[in-house]
Amino acid sequence: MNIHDVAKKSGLSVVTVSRVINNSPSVREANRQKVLKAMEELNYQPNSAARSLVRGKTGVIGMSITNFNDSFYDRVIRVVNRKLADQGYFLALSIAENEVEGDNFLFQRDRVDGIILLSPLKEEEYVAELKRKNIPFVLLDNQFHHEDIPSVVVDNYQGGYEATRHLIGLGHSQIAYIGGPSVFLSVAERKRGYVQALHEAGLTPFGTEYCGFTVSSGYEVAKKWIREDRLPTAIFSGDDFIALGVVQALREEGIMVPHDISVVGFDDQEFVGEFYPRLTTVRQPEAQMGNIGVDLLLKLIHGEVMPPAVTKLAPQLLVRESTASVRKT
Amino acid sequence: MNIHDVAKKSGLSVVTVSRVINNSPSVREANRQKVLKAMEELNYQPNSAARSLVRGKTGVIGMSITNFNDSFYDRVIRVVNRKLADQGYFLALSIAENEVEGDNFLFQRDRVDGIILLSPLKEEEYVAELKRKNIPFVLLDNQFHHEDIPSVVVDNYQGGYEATRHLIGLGHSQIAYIGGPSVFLSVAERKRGYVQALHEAGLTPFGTEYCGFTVSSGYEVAKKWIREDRLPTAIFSGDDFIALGVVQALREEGIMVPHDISVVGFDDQEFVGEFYPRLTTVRQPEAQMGNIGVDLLLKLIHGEVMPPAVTKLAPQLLVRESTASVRKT
DNA sequence: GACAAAAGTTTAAACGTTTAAACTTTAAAA
DNA sequence: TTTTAAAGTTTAAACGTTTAAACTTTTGTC
Repeated sequence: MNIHDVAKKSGLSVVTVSRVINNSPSVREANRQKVLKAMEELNYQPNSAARSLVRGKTGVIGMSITNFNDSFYDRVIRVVNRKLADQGYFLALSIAENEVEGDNFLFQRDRVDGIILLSPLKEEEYVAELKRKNIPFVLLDNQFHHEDIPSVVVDNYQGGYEATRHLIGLGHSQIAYIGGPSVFLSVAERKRGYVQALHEAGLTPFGTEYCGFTVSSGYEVAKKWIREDRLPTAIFSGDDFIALGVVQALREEGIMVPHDISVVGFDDQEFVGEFYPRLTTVRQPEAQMGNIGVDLLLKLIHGEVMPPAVTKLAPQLLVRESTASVRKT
Repeated sequence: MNIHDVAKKSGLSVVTVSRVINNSPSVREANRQKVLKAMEELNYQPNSAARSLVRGKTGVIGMSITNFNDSFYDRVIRVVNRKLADQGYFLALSIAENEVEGDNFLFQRDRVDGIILLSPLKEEEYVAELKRKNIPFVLLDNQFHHEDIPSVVVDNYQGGYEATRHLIGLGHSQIAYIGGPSVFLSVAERKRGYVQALHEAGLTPFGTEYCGFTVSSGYEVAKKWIREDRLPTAIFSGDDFIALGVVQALREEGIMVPHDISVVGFDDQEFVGEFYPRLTTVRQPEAQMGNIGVDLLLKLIHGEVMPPAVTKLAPQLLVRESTASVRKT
């Protein structure tokens, strides 16, 4: 059942039917009704492959994600989804995994009108490929420098700075930083903020450790410090999961947070704010990130030329229960 | 740049090029090489809209999800993604939200070859629509009865039964159940298992509460019980989030898990096993669920007729630290 | 070296839309 | 009324593939 059937049924030409489908104004009202009725009766829906073929547009925006069981990503994705829907686009999510070739599928000029890369796995590779294929795309929360591509990130420097200032304000002077993998720009930026805050206060960094963004690696780092009998009085974790692991390791040794040691996380994972000890953390502005990202992408798609730029958004420190004034010894 | 350009460049016809693209055997090896070379040089990729149009197949499987920041869903989705990729299909995820019409987009016969519904939001509505549109689909973790549609669920009855047996085995006799929203089949089934286990042991249910699948609602229920001074010695929560809320509420009142009260969860959320107290929980066989679901869907797509049936999978009890022998009073 | 069969290639039509250009009807103006 | 402009409709071509059927070349047999 196709547009010709509708034309036949309504006694008009396919072009008129097409006009009705596309809300063209140049259709006599009486005829519009006839067509609408015929479409209704036949339960007709235009074939999207045919449409895409002739128009060269799909109405689909692809988004490649690696991780979604994570509140930060969850929030960004939902905002993007909603905003795109408002603009008449459909968001097709693709899960990027090392072995799975899903993105090869998505990264085709004729399948999507544009692509959003959220913390992509093989960032450099993807960026090169999309450029080569001439597919409009934006980067969200990218981990490497791409000055020539519209990208939106949180100001990680500021996040690290504020988290550390908060600890200093509580009287801490022995503050350690545990970051994620050191290759990431975000990890380095958070550290830069941490160092700067300490510097301004005339303090020296207690030390930095790099590990994975997981509970278990935070756990390991804290255990190591305990073994070495070398503990700070406050820890800035570049990630909530790491922070949770740290808290767990300390607890197992009878070291209580925040009584003995203060801990700050990053990202405001869903229930770190609900579960003991409620974690002080740095929240990223996911809504802004998603909205700005979509705006940029749509502009790109509509051919607007923009000065390529990195948009940096301000993070927000959420003070909860895992940080307290330094204990007098 | 299209197939005609490749044909011209390689000195052969478009049909031959098409044959090469589709790995048809009836192409002389020398010509195949010519075509391959031309494709390579032109950086050619076949237009998928045109392909879909003529073949009536897209190679896309849609999956409607509501919630993904959840380990259970995460695991199922990843398995499905991998398995579909292995079979040459692309998984397009669509986030179903009340206001967002994404699924209307996905639910079109010419956009996808099939659909997987994972715990759909408006289950009845979706099922009716997909049936009407004659789109092959399967249900995963569905919450209502649909005997005539291929669906895969965990045996929730058994999950409730085993969790409760475990608590009984630890000497508990005052065991409460906190389920999710009572409309859900899964919630009722878990309760049925809970009641049956108690019954077999000659015990009477301590009581049942229904609430949302969230930390805060678990918290509320526990607080209410505390206010009423009416606490069981063990609690079976139909969800890990609820369990976490319960633990938190109890802790705030100085009631320790598992010392004073034992708690069992459901779903094995990512870090309930890493964070204190490591939660005893019921794990669903996500891998099986995803694999079987994909198998069923592909059979449906290939026109195989199957006796429509609900596949019930066995859950697995993971005993950790949140359950202990009942305290002698 | 002629002939048949097999292998490989091409022509032509189809998939279901949209769009520019041509045509026809209707409404307004003279 | 006729003329003209505006409004509405249709014809024809295009989008980039695949596929059946027709055709041509190659290979093998006698």
